[in-house]
Amino acid sequence: MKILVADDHGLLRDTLVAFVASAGDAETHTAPDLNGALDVVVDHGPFDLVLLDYNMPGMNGLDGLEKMQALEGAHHVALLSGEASRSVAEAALEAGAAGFVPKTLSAKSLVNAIRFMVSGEQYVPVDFLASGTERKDSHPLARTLTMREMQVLEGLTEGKSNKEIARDLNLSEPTIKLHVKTLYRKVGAANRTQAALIAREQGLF
Amino acid sequence: MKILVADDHGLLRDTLVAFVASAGDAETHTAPDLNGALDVVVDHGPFDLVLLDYNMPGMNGLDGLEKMQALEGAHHVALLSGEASRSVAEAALEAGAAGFVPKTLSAKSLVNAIRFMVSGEQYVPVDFLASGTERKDSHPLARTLTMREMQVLEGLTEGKSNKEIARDLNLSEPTIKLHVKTLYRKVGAANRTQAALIAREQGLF
DNA sequence: AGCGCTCCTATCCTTCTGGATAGGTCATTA
DNA sequence: TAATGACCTATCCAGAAGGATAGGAGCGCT
Repeated sequence: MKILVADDHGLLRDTLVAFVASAGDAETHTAPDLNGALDVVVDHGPFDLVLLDYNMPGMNGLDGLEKMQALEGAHHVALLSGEASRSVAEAALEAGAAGFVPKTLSAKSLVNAIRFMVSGEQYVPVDFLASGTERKDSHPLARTLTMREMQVLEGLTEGKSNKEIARDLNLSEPTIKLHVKTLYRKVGAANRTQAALIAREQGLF
Repeated sequence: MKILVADDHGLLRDTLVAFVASAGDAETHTAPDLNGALDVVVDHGPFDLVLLDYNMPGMNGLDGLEKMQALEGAHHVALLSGEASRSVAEAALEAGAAGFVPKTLSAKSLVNAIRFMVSGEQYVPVDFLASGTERKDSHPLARTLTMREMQVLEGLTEGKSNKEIARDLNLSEPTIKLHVKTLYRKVGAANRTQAALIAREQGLF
């Protein structure tokens, strides 16, 4: 079994490799970014499984996934991600990814997932599908916000004015201002710029 | 040597513990969030070193660091972070953190850093301090901005008002407004929120 | 029915933003 | 010396943002 772990966090890379190695008969390679990963596959391939960090230099969303899949030496390609975004996971699986692995997973479960994916199955953690209706439930910040407030916050993270957000959501401007205000209290922001930055830092949108 | 690793990414937690355990004589505990970490320290303390993930539920910026430092059982508290933000690192160290550990660090370096911090030193990766002054010269966006505009832009990325920025830089508010306006033209922003988001996306500050 | 919650709308008012314009210093350079 | 460019200050003004407050519709729960 030959797998490649590509992640810009050396800490995760090194420890993960050590763990996988101690857990079974795997030959493991690593890379710190997408280009490095592509090179490794070309030079040392083929690999049974390639794990790509979603937030790694060069990835550019799902572009990186597709580039890797285009190579001969990558039999199965899965995504690894820090924040559990349901929409990204769905898009990845639809694009033919072997799986979507949130970093909140335990190391033991990951080893099982790796075996699963190497044998050709598609892996998604169960509590991911179960949350079906609300993809953002998993997020600490998102839990305290109502649906409308989330929609307004999304507008803020795009640098829109209250008027623009009102138009987008088919609401009146005063309504948006209300949501904006209550939303500030909940996330601890003093103005719209801080709210947008906080949302981005938390990995929302 | 007794250390606590608090991170919401089970994957990192598990593998890191396994690695540290295999590398030396450390007793390691873990927690998935800040409250869990506080409980562990109270119940199983004291710890020689506590590693807190900056983007973990309950952290709320540096509040979590201070809460942990307030406990008797946490001798040294360090921050662990995925994105290497210089300003956060500085603020953390100023608040008395034992260190700032980016996840891009290698596992081997981390083990060394842990020993270093346990013996009472403050740890920061070297390429972190060096990058401060020069990093911004090389940046595409930064080249077109004057020094003042950069300082003002930095204020924007912290969600400050013009008045606050003026106070920080010992300038008058109208002057800030001028820089803000010209800065919008240069980076292609329609308002301060967009300017802040663009700067962050470009990796500035 | 009554209660509590979320959501939508509205008005009043103060402060902040953003744009336009104008005039000043200072250092560098032709 | 004159010109240029970066930087600081200022005033005017329209519009946006933000806070306070209040009322009403819809929904689930007791």
